Amino acid sequence: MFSRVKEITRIAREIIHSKGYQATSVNDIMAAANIGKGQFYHYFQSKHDLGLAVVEDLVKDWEEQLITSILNDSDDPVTKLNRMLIWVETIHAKMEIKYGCPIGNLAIEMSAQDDEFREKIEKFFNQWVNSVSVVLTEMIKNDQLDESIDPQKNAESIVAMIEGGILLSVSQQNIQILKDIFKVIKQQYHLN
Amino acid sequence: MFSRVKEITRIAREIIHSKGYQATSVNDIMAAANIGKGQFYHYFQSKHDLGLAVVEDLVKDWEEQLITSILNDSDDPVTKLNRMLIWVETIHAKMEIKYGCPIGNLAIEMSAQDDEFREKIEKFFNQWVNSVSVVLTEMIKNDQLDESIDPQKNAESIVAMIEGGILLSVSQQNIQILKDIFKVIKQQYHLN
Amino acid sequence: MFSRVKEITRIAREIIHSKGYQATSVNDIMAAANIGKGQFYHYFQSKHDLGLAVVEDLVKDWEEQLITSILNDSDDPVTKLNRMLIWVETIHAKMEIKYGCPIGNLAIEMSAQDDEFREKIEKFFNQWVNSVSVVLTEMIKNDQLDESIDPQKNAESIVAMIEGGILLSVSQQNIQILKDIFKVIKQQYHLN
Amino acid sequence: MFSRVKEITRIAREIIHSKGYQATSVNDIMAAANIGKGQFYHYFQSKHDLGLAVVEDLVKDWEEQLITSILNDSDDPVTKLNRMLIWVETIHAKMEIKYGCPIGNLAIEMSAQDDEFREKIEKFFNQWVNSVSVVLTEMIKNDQLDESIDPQKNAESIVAMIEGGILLSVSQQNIQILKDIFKVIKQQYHLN
DNA sequence: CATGAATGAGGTTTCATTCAT
DNA sequence: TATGAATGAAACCTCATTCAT
Repeated sequence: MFSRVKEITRIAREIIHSKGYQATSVNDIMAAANIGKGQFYHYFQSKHDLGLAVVEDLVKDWEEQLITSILNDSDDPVTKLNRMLIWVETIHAKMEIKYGCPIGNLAIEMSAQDDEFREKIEKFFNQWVNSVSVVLTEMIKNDQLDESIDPQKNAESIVAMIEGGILLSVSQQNIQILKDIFKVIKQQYHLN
Repeated sequence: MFSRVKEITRIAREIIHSKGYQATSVNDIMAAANIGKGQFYHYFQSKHDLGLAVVEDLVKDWEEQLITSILNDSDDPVTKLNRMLIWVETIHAKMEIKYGCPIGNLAIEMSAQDDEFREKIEKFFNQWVNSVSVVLTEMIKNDQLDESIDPQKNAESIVAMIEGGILLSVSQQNIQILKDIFKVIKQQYHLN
Repeated sequence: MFSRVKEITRIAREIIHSKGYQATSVNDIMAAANIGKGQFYHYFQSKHDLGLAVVEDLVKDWEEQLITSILNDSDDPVTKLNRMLIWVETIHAKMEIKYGCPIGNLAIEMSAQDDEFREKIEKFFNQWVNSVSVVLTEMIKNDQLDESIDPQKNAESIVAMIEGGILLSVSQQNIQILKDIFKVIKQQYHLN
Repeated sequence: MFSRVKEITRIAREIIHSKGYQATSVNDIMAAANIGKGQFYHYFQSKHDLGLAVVEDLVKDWEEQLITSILNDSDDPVTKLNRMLIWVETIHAKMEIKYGCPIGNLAIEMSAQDDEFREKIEKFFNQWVNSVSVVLTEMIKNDQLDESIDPQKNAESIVAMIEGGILLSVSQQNIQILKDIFKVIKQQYHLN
């Protein structure tokens, strides 16, 4: 089913999510994937190469799951935003918020160190913000939201609240704060 | 004058801010502080020890600058929130948003790996949230804010928006997105 | 041919014998074996790991040479004890008694510090004592030794005399004292 | 009462006994003696210097306690050898045989590495052997021992049995084996 | 495709000793 | 006498990567 490259990328994705990119060693990945040195360097040119593959894989998945399947769907905009919040909460509830947002973490760890990582991450966040912005615009058209609201800036705020909420939840190792913030989002944007 | 320990802590604070804790080597600090190996371990028991000292120093400073001097001040609540936003923006404008929030970064890098780091960081965020919560309560009392607003949850949201906004700005290496978010905060909480 | 692991173990065995375990650095072994840092840690998980491998190798060799080939042989018991003394003397004469007993040294250096070392060493000495005890029992059966002799306690004494004799010889850097003690053993147990 | 030098020497003596000379750091001693770097190097030229002081202190004590007060005493020779065995057993029973013979340990650790240590240790063992030899000669004169016994060689054997017995007891962390050996000594030399 | 031996720079830490005060 | 800052070599170990088979 999966190619070997995909398989290794997936395994690396989990480890990098839990330990960070720099703290993850090629050995960690080899051990988890049950492959030897030669194998690894056969499939990937370098650790950096693998790191980028992980980000791409992550971004591709989330584009499908979040952008395409939820935000760009033909649902009612309110439904779409609610589905987005549920999707985020489900992900983090599953792993008990312990390790935070896989992409947000890499954004912080790598943005200042490596432009290739940064650009891929930036692209994802841009898509996310833009899709939310479109949804907000729909809401305004539908009179579900006041037209004084700037869709772009408010989309940025919503994404920021989610990422910041995850950060705060991680620092408390408790998902409650993220749930609180979702309530505020729902109130502010009339999602109930 | 600074003590030598304080001096090294300050130097390490900058390096850790720009590279992260794990990617910062004791050698980096030695070189920047112009001290030898032995000297470093004369002042600090371990790199971990230094890391904690850096977090403490950071937290102490920000408690003074943000919590005590701004949020717990006797100013009008609207003024206080505005001063908070200016304070945040000034910090990040100075370093061109390149490296993100020194405490938020450590929250993400260290929370899942080390409880000692996590607790110190959690404590700071709790204070920040609580102080904002008190300010929002004042605003409600003053009829500057609708009483349907839950001060605690909205305080969490505001801090999350700031931290998330910094994250997004870092991923774009551009402070504009943080400024956009500040505009939304001002609109939502009537700070103009 | 030796495997590389075996080869390094042998080299380390000599160095550890002459300097002791703690005073032997991984660098010493690397230099003697002509390998790099990484290579050493490719073959051994840690210096401790290598130390245990050295003890095992040593014990295995001596079990074969002393326990199996000499003491558990089908010779006359007197012949076996004499062969044992010759075997011990030969080993120490070869290296001019300079460094003492490789196992006795580690017993003293490591027993109180590390249970893994201690247990392997204890097991060897137990086997040695037990084999000598069996030989003494044979002698009693053959009327070569008075039946008032307790085989176990006298076996312990004989091994103690040998190890203690090596210790005294080392402290004088002169094998004569060990030879003197062997004469006493021969007289006490009628080995002439 | 004690001079400072003596006090530090005593503290170091205990630590070196339990960890060995090489594994004992100057810091360990400073910490245990509650003194600073400067203090230490005021009283001792180097760690080596302290090590020699420890051996001297040890040897001086044991010369008094064992050689002078017991073996060179005017008691009956049988009594003197019995008192010697009791003295040895008492010392090791007190510390549950854990760390072995302070002098025997140093003999093994240092003899091949450092002639200054070696000579001091050799001198002590020589005195011990010679004193026992004199006692055995007395016994022969008193017809308490057969005149075919060579006093010098048998004295060496007795000391070897004691040191070797301690070694075996340490490797089992159990003093029983030393007690067994004492029974054999008593039987062989008619000390009951 | 695959193995794992080899490399060497660099990681954190400890050490004995010296020096300025 | 006494303090503790400073030094730098060397300790154990990990790492990403390359190479021979």
